[in-house]
Amino acid sequence: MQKVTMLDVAKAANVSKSTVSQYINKRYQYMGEETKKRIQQAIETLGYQPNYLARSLKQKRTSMIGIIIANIMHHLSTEVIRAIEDYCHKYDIHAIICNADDNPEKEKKYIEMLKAKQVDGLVLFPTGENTELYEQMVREEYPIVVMDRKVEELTGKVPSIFVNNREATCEAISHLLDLGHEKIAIITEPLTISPRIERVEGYKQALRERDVAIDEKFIINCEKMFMQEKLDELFSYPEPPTALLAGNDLVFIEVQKYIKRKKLSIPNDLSLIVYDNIPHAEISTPSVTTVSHPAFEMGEKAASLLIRQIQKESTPIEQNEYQCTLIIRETTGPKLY
Amino acid sequence: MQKVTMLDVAKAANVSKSTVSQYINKRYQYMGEETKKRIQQAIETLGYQPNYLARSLKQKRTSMIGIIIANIMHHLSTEVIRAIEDYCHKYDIHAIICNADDNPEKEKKYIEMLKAKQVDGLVLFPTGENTELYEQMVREEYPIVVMDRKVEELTGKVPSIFVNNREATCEAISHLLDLGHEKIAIITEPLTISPRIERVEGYKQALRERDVAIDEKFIINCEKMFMQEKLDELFSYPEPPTALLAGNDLVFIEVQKYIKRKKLSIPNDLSLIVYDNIPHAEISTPSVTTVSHPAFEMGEKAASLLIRQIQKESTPIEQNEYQCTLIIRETTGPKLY
DNA sequence: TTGTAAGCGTTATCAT
DNA sequence: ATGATAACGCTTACAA
Repeated sequence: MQKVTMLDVAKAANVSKSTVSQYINKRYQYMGEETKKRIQQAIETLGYQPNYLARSLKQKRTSMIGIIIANIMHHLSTEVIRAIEDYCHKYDIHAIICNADDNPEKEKKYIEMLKAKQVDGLVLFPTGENTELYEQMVREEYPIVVMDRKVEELTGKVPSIFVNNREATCEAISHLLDLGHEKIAIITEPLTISPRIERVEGYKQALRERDVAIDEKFIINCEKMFMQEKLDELFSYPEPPTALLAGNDLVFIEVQKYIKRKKLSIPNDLSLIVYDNIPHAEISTPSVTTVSHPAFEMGEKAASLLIRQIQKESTPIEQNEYQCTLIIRETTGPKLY
Repeated sequence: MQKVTMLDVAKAANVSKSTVSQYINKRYQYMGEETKKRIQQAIETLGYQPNYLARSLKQKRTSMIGIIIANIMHHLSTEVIRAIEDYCHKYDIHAIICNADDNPEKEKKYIEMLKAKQVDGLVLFPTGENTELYEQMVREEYPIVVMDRKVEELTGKVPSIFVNNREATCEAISHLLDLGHEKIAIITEPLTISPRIERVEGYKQALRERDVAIDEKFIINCEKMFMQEKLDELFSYPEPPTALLAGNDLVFIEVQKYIKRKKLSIPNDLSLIVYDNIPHAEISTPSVTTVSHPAFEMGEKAASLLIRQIQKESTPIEQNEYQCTLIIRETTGPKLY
C-alpha cells in the first residue's frame, strides 16, 4: 500500500524533496525541462501519489467543508447538498455530509468531529439547541453559513439563507380559498423550529386576510408517529376539511398513508398542497401541488458565501431570503371524475 | 480559530506534550490523579480540540473510508450508504461518499482523491471501465469491497457483494405468467453492466421455462432519454404488452411519465413490476409490486468486510450473494375498477 | 535553478 | 509516573 513518498521520488529523480514538491504544485517557474521530465518519470514508475494529509497539516487548510444537515430525510436537504457539492467541486473542495437526525447531541458531536478533522468551514442546518457551541464558533470566527432555521445566537452574526415561509404559505392557502375551500387544515411537525412556526403564521394570516374564521382544530402540530390518529380525528368532525396543507415532505408521507388507508380520492374528496420539493410531484398521479424551494440557488449561495469566508474575502453578514413558489398541479385541480 | 495546540495545554497544565497525549488517548495507566485533573482543567479553559489531521499523519490511519457510488440517484445506493454509515459509526469510522455519476473519469478521479486523502479503504460500486486502476488496487492490497456490479478484474480477488438478479427476475416474470399475462415486456438501461444483463437473462429464462415465445420487440434496452419514444413504439404494436417490468427505479420514473402521459390505469391497462427498492412503493396508489434488495444487510456486510480488511483480519475473498425478493402489491393485483 | 532545514500537531519510543 | 525526542510526509523560506 501507499508507501512511496516524496523522498522516494526525489531519490529516484536525483533531486531534492523540495524540487519534487515544486513540481507537484506546478510551481515550475524556473525548473529545468530536464528535471521536470525526470521527476515525472519517477512519479510514474513509482506510482507516487501525494499525501494530502501531510499537505493539509502544513498548509492549515484541508480543502474540505462540512455540511451538517438537521435531517437528511428531507428532500430539500439532498437537493441543497447536491448544489453545494457541485459548486465546491469547481474549487476543488470536498464536502463532508453529516446527518444530525434532528438530534442536538449528534449535531454537537458532528460539529466537533468536523472541526477536529480541520474542515475549513461549515454549512449548518441547525437544530437550534446547541447555543454554547454556536456562540463559540461565532467567537472563533469559524467560517459558517446557516440555512433554513433561524436561531438567535447566529442570526445577524453569520451569513444566512432562509426562505419566505410565511408569505409562501399565505399564498398557498389563498389559492385554496380562491378555489372555494373554506375548511382548510394544516398539519406540521411540532412547532420547535422557525420554518414550521412561520408556516402556521402564514396559514393564519391568509385566513384572516379573507375573513375566514380560524378553527384551531384544523391546525395540527404533532410528531409524525401520532399523525394517523390526529388525521382520523380531523376527518371525523361534522364538517371535515376539504383541503389540507402538509407542512413538509415527510408529513406528506403520513398524509399519503392516511389517504390510502381511507381510500380517499384526490382531489375529489380532498385538495392537497405539500410544502417542500418532493421528488415525484410532477409525474405521480395525481400530480402534486407544492410550495417549492429554489433549492439549487440556495445551495449555490451557501457554498459561495462559505468559500468567500474561507478565502478571507469580506463576506456580508446578511440574511438572504429566497422565495418559495406555489406550483399548482392536479391535487388542487378540478375534480377528476 | 483553532490555534490552541497540545503544547499550549501542556504548558498550562505544567506537564509535557507527551503526558497530554497520553491523557487524550486515555492511556492513564500510571498517571497521577492530580495530573489528570490539571490537564482536564487546562483543556477546558483553553477549549482545546485535538487535531485529527496530525494524529492521522502519525498513525497512518484516518478512520475514514470512502464509498464510490456509481450513481447516487438509485435509491438502492442511498440505502446501502446509510447502512454502511451506521455500521461504521460503531467503529468511529467516518464514510466519505462520492458519486461517480456512471462516469469512469469521475470514478478514477474520486478513487485517486480518496486514496490521496488516505482513507483506510473503499466500498466500490464500479463503473467497470477503470481496469488498470482496479488492478493496481488489488496489487497494492488496498482494502476494498465491491458491490453490485461484477467486473472481471476484481471478482475473485476482493470480497464482493452481489444479488441474484437472474433468479429474482425470473421469479417476477413467473408471477406475471401466473396471473395470466402472456405479453410481457422488460425495459432497462443499456446492457453495459452485469446486473442489467442478468435481469434480461432472468426474463428470458422465465419465458423459456413456461414455453412462452420470446419476442425481442418486448425487450427494450436504451438510454433513459429515449425511453418515451421506445415506449410509444412498444404500445403501438397490434398486440401490446399487458405487463411490464421496469429494470430499475430510474427506469420506473420514465415508465411513470409514460403512464401519466397516456393516462393508463394501473393495473387495469397494464400490470407493473419494478426492480429495485423504491421509496413510496407501499404507500403510493396503487402500491407498487417490486423486486426488492436487502439493502440494509448488504450495506452492513460490506462495511464489516471492509473493516475486517482494514484491521488486517483475515477476510475471505468470497462473493456474497444476497437474495432479492418479489413483493407483490397492487400494480400486479386484481383489476381495480 | 535546486538544495537545506525548519516546522505543521500529533504519537511513540525510550529514558528518567 | 512523566519528559525528551524523533518521526509522520509535506511545504516553504532562505541559502547556495
